[in-house]
Amino acid sequence: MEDYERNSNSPSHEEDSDVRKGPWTEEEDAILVNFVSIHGDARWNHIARSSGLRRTGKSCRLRWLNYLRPDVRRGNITLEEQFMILKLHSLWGNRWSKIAQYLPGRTDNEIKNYWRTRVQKQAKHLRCDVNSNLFKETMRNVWMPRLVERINAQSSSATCEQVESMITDPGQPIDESNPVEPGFAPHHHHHQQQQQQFVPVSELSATSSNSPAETLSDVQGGVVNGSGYEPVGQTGLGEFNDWGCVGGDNMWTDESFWFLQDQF
DNA sequence: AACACGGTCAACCGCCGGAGC
DNA sequence: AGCTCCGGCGGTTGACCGTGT
Repeated sequence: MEDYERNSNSPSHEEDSDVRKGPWTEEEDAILVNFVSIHGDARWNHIARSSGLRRTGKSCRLRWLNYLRPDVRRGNITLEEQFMILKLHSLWGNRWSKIAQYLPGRTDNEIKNYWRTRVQKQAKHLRCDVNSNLFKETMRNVWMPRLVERINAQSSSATCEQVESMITDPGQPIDESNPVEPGFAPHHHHHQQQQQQFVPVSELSATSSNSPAETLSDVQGGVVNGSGYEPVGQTGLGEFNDWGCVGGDNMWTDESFWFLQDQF
């Protein structure tokens, strides 16, 4: 904000006072796209210097990754993507870039924004902390199964299979020593709206599952706990009354439940 | 019409770790 | 070993826009 000019971590080149900040212009975008097409998307400081853009390398990198990259996907987060975000966040927490690797074309920034503006809003509405076990369980036990139902309701059988493979879950965090190898290749030079390709969660880790596979039918008829889905009645609020108690108060008022139904 | 408010999202920041010298 | 540079990450900010009063 205020003291942009002198960052003690940065070398104090005399051009520092000349560095541009703020929104990018179309002209800057065009210059950056041109340079990246020639030099590749690495060596950002070199690109920033030699392109004549009065931007930092970091700023160039961010602009490219979040906006100019040809395979960046725009538009609303789909139900399937919502499911993936909830699922992967339950595994990894705020590892946005890692989560983004499994949502082709989506950026870590976009997922982070989605989480903060949509998911945290739900927590706020329920007056519980987004990082609380209560909220996490609510996501797993209520919202994710609901999402699957909605995905099924709107989908072809092929997509149902996709969803089923999505929730075939190792139940374990990814081995940090095992670099992520998303099962898709970037779709360069195809402007968005390519067929969405999800990476089955079963492929997330080479060190696979200790827990039983979770199938779509499991989800439809049950709730997830730490070790798998448990059967639960599907008919209504009354069935949920063991899930959302804070200090003896059941957070699942009719109002909040239907509010959430509308949101997801 | 003007203002307040809340949601969204692009772009920034500081921090950290790896590479190279 | 220690330093510098750079890229990547997660957290935060603020401009913008739509909606309500």
